[in-house]
Amino acid sequence: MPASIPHDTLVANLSRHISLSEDELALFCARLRPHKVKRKEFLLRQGEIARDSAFVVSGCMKAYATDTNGFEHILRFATPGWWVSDLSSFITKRQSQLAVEAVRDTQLLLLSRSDQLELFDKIPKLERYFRILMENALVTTQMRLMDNMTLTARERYQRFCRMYPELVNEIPLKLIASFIGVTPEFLSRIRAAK
Amino acid sequence: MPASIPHDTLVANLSRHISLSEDELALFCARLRPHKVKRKEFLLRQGEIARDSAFVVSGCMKAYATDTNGFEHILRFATPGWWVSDLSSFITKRQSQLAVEAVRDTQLLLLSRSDQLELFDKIPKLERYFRILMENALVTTQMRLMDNMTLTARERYQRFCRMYPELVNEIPLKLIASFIGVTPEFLSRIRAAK
DNA sequence: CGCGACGTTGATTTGCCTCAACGATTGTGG
DNA sequence: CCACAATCGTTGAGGCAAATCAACGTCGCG
Repeated sequence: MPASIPHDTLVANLSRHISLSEDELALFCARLRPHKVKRKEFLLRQGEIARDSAFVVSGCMKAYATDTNGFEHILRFATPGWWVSDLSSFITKRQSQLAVEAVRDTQLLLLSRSDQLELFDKIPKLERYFRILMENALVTTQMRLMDNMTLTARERYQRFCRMYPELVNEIPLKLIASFIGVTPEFLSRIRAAK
Repeated sequence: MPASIPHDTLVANLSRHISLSEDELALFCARLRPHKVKRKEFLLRQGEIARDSAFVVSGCMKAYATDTNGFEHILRFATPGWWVSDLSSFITKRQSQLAVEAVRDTQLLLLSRSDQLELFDKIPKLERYFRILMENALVTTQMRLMDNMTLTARERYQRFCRMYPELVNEIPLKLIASFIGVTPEFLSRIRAAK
C-alpha cells in the first residue's frame, strides 16, 4: 500500500526518530486526514475546542493569542515538518486560548486526539515518537522563554533571523514583531539602525 | 517488596497517570537513587552535563540561567511532585545552560537518562507517564511564555501568587523577582503600591 | 482607480531599570 | 552570647528601552 505524496513528508519525519513496520505505518496513515487551508483561513479559533493536531506538509501556520487590547501575540510559527495545535485544548478539550491560522496556503495532515491515543495503544513506538516530539518542543519553548527574559529586542530579532531564515523576507514585518514581542514600529526602527 | 517512604510520593504521582504491576514498580524503583541536597547546594551547575532528572520528594529546587551580566533568571521552581533537570542537557548530553540548585533542604529521587530509556523499553507504560509529563510541562511553559508577552510585571506577580501560594511568603523576594522577570527593587515597589 | 494593509518616521510618554543609600534581619565565628 | 558581616527589603533620583500616538508614502489588489 503506497503512501500518498503528502504523507511522505511525515513518514520521513517519523523515521528520523523511530522505525515502523509496513503494517504499522499503514495503520497510522489511515488516521491522518489531509486538509488544505488558504492564507488567513483558520484551523482553530480562540474559544473553540481543538479536535486535531496538525502536521504541516507545506506552507506556514501561526498559533497566537489575542490580548484584552486586541493585540496578537504569536506563540509560534509552524513550517513544514512541525506539528501545531493548541496543545492545552487538544489534551483537555477545554476552550482554546490560541487561534491557529494559515500565514500562507498550507497543506496539513490532521490527527484527532482520540485517534492518537488509540494508536498509542496499538503502536507503542508511535507513543515514543510523540514523547520525543514533546521533549524537543519543551526544550525549544524553554529556550525561547529564557531568551525573552535575558535578551533585548534587537537580540531577539537577530535570533529570529537565524532560526527562521526562510520566513524573514517572506512574511509581513508585523508578524515577526508579534512573535518576538515588540511593536511593529519598534521593529522597523531596529531594522533601520544598521 | 515494600517501597521505601520517599518512593511513595513518586508512586502516588505515577498512579495518577498510569498503573503498574508490582514487578514493574519494583523494576522502576530500583533505578531511582535517593539523594539529599542542602539549601544552596547544587544538583547541576551551568556547563556540566545533566546526568540525571530529579523528582522532588520534599523541599524546593530552582532551575536558572545566569546572563552575561551575572544576573540570575529562574526558569522554574520545582516543588514536591515535580521533576527537574536541564532537559536539553539531559537529552543531548551537551553542556547545560541551566544550573539546578536547592532553595531549601530537599529530598530527591534521581533517574539517569540511560536508565530511563532502558525502562521505556521494558515498561511501555512508563514511557506513557513521561509522555504525559512532557505534554503538561509544555502546556505550562507555553502559558508562561504567553504571560510574559502579554502581562505587565504587576499581573505576572499576581499570577505567581496564585500559582505558587506555598512559596510567596517562604522564599526571598529576589527569587520571585528573578522568576517573573523584574528587578528586586521594582518588585518591592509593586508590593508597596496597595 | 481607490481602498486598505503595510512599513516608516517623528514626538512624546511610560514601565521598568540603574545606581546609591539606608535600616532590618539573619547567621556565623569568636 | 555578643560583634560583625552578609543578605535582604525598601526608598529616592535619574535614565533608558520600548510603547504610544499620529502622520505620511507605498504597494498590492479588488
